[in-house]
Amino acid sequence: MVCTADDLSAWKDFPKGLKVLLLDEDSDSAAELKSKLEAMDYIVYTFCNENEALSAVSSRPESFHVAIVEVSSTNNNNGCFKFLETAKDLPTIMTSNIHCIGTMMKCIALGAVEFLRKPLSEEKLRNIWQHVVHKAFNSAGRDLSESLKPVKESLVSMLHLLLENGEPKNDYSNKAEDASVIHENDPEPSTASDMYSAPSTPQLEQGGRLLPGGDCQDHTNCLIEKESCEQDRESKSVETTSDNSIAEVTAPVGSPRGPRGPRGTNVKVEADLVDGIKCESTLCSQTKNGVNNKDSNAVAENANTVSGIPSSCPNKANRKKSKVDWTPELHKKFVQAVDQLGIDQAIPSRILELMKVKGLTRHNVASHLQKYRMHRRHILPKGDDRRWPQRDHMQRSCYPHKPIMAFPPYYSSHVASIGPPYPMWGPPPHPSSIQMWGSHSYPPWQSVESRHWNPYLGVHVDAWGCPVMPPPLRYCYTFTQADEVVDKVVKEAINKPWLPLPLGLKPPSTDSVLAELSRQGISTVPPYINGRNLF
DNA sequence: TTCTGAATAT
DNA sequence: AATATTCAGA
Repeated sequence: MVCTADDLSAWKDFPKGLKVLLLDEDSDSAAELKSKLEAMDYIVYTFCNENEALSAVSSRPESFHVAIVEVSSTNNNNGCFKFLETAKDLPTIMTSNIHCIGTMMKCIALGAVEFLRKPLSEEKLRNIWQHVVHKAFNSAGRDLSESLKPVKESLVSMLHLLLENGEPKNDYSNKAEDASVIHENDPEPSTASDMYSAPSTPQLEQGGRLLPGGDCQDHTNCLIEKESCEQDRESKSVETTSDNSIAEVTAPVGSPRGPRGPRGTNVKVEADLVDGIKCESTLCSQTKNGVNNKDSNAVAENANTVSGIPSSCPNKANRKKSKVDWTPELHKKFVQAVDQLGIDQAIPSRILELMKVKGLTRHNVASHLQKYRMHRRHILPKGDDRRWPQRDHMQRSCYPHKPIMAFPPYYSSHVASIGPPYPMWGPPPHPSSIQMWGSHSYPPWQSVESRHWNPYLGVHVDAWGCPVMPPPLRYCYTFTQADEVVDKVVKEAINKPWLPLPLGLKPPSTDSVLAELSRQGISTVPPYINGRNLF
């Protein structure tokens, strides 16, 4: 029975179910070993001679994941060597009582993955699965035996799911995560290799924690994978990361490279591993979901909240780009980038560059930028449009045919000195920055006076930096004819046009406004100005 | 070719 | 509604 990727639930207790071919001419020894292995949930098939074993391997190669072959101290060793030479696709562990370096050497040279001296401790046996993993990840295409293909698929899925799960629960996941993190900044092959290296590395705890459950089929994908796989060059950091990962994986530390592991397969291995590892490198951030909001992790972790990483990660067929969750944190970075660039320089590629968010693509940014602009356009119907680059050379305008709100000329001097009111009369100087100040702070360059008049004062700000106005305040002025007071009232009328005019002030007549607008060369007038219908 | 922004799809 | 994807122009 082959363990397929769909049988992940059966792999809940990995390496439970891994099938071990045991070749031992000594039946007592074989029985003992078998019982030990079965106690660890391996499935053991025992053979007494190499011919039977080889026959089984050739007739149903999918039935064995790993072999343990006894090198007998009494009989000649030809049987085990023959097995080694023939069953090259099967990771084979040699075991023996004899302490002969020459024999060991020969076994390894013939492709044995390890030579274990008897007695075999539980620890040694427990971790023979690592050879399966190692083999699975270091063989590609036709070099990957039938039995290992599903194993590899499952393993890849498991790795993703493990990392996706968020909380490192054991050494295994910690290692995986560390390895992924290291990919980012450390070009030196290191921890990641451990995952694939021979069991001589410190043994890892195992158990039923590698899989969250069998419901992984519905997960969609890794955030980055499509980019990576399609050689989208936008996600440079990701690619770099992945490259490192590949380097680590394809250059396993201390793995025997005998006749079974020709270096020539590396290229193929790389191609084969790209997906999985890239997913992994994305995931490393996701495990920090909700804890670490720092820059480059933002997207990945956000993605985690949205889509999770699928078992189908390596299955190119099931790919679909997951959505970026533009959390306030991420949006803040976006806005900061836009601000830093200045509105007219804020184009996707530059924003992306400034945001320095791993996994975020130009497309993501472009899409968000589009929404951002739309939003602002909606909020700031006129003034701020000028801050966005206009494609004059293009027939279509970026802001086509929207009524441009006229700017009442007799307000302009006040406005200029006081600062543009908002939102009716113009844009805030840097509306996108607002959210960073929050509702209780001010842009540093803003004068005290303008702060006083600034409608942002005490205004709540939404995620887009759009003020959410409190209910209009009704100031109770003691109206006198004093110029100072008049001036103040006029200013307020200018700056808070949405408020009713104070007693004693009359709105300009429609005609006079239109006439003035016309005189200023402004012919397009919105139906509403200052809250009053002009028409 | 690549990038951008708008339009369209999901 | 939010985001991805597609498309056409530069």
